Amino acid sequence: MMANARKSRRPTLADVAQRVGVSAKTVSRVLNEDGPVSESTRVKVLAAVEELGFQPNLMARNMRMGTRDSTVGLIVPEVGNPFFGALAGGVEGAVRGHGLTLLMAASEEDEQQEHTLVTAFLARRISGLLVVPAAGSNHRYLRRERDSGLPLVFVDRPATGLSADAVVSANEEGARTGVAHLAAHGHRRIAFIGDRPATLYTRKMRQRGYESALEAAGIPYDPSLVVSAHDPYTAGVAVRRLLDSPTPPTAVFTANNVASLGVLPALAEAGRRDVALVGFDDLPLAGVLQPGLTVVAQDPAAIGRAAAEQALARLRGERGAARTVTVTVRLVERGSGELPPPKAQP
Amino acid sequence: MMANARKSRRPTLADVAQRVGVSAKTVSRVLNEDGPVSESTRVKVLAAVEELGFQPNLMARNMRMGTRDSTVGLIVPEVGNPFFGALAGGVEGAVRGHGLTLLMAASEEDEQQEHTLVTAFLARRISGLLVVPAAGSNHRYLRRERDSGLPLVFVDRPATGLSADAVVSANEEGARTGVAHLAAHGHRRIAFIGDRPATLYTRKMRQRGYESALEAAGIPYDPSLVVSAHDPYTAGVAVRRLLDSPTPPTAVFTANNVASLGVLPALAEAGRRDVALVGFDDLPLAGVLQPGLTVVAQDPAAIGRAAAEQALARLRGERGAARTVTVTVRLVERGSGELPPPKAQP
DNA sequence: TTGTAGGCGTTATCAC
DNA sequence: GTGATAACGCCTACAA
Repeated sequence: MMANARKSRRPTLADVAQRVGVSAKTVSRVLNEDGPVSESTRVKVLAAVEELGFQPNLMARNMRMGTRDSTVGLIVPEVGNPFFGALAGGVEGAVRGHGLTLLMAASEEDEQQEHTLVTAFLARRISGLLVVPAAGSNHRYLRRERDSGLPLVFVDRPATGLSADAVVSANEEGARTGVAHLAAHGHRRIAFIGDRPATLYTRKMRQRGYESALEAAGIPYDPSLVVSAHDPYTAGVAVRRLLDSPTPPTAVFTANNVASLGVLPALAEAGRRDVALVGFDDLPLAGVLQPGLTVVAQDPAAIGRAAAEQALARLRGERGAARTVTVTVRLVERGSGELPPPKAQP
Repeated sequence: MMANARKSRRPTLADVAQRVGVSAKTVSRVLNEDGPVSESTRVKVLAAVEELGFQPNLMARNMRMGTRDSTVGLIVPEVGNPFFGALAGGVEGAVRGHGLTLLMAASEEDEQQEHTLVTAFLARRISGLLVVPAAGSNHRYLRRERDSGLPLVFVDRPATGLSADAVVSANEEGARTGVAHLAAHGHRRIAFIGDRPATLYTRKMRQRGYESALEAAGIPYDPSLVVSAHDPYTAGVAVRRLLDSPTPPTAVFTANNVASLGVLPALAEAGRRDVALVGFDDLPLAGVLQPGLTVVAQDPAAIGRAAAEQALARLRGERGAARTVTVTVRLVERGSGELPPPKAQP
């Protein structure tokens, strides 16, 4: 009744060969269109391959040929996060045309887990490794890999303890632009709602941009206007507290989309249509809001693409010092960032 | 100057063994905590491993042990799409704890490419295969794989030409609920904006739900209210045309998030706050809109998780007939779906 | 045009 | 405790 396929192991080159009455090498030749093969055996071999459902074993092939596995590893903090998902899409698209496949895993922002994943990836002899470093992780241990020529690119955040290729957004410049935009519209009390932990690379860079925009506008830095949040809820709570303070901000700069997703509902519920807002990172319905959400838009797919291309370049044999590519961001004015402060000067 | 690491191939078990003055098998024993090893050699071996930067070659190991590659392949139409990204996140999370890694590629909704990717995945001897079928693809050719025990799960859309495990959303029921919701609020002209091609599984199921809700409400089916769109722009155009018609709808049901993303701006630009709207698929800022967007929310991460778990169960040896898991959806009322028709009956 | 020997890096087996 | 040998499935090198 039941097919006896269960027990039987998969057919190998030898099985096909035996079935046809030729040597394994001949089958190999047919399949790889290698040396010359008579048309008659070619046909018979292909028939047997079809009949037995033979599929070449890539692991054996790679091993024999000494080639690396045709995958590119990508480690991100969170696979489900839309930002990293779009980034992964950029990597996959860039890599697929080169016969490479994306191998992806989540570090959950845990340096230990990141290390474990990296090790597992190296064990499978991947062709390239892209890492969005977990907060606090150190990459000294990858020195040997980098030196041995493994394409190694850090994405969104640079490596720590190791000089290596990296692709990042124009974080500081973008934040500076966004905050300067608010200042240009007359705001002098501008809150900054950033990532937690505050030591996170992107958080630091964006805060630096915030501070430099304030300075350029001649606005004194007020630490009470700078808060941290790691999820929408705490961001919402934080912004309410700020608005309820004796000296509230008239504008808010959210340093990432998580913060924006918390601040927007908080403002809506509080009925505060008067507070100006610029967010780092674009969001799907940003243009449909009333007013539209002004953002400093990153291009996660472009970041992924750039990282993949850097890895491919190294794979091609390009040598030279570690290179950091900065992907531009752009200010998208939609209304929320152009609101004037309540008591505009006459 | 330059390290001579470039040329030297990676150290193997034999290299480590030679360095210590033991056999390869002993090193293997130490690393796998296999047979008994004296403490002194254990220490020496580990030191050599460290020093040489030895990393076991998984390909060789798998080959020798006859085990499959510790990866689970996932093929989606588009990696960058937030829906599939979240789905992939569910898969990755479910699979990671089992020592499996996610291998992901995009079919770009092309059956040919899907086939190519499947073949490539099978060649690397993956432990399980999850596929979101491209529109129009046929899966008869996977019959042998399924029979040989490879965990094979179709996700979001069922297989064609093959009876196999599948995980899908409650598409028909969800659409029926959403449309019934509009009908319950007094609407009798309800437009349906669905996927293109109209033969797509999810599109068909959702339209079926739409039609059955109409029937239950005693509303005649009007084909002029049913349109297709594959991107936000065409969806926006379609809805405008509908609203400008002599007998316009008073409510719209968007059968996927792409349609919602096109219809929402179109309504906003037209200043049509009176048109009721229910969308299939949730969106990040849906609750911040004025009015909030009422949706039939899918749970893509849960779909991915369920698919991965089904594959893991098969991997554990669970036999039995193909099984289809339906993941529930839920209606989230936020305002847009509760708007009454303009001329409400007294 | 086709076949044989050997080895890629690892582990199972069985001996010492 | 430890080691020699063979084998996993494939391809390179060389021979026939």
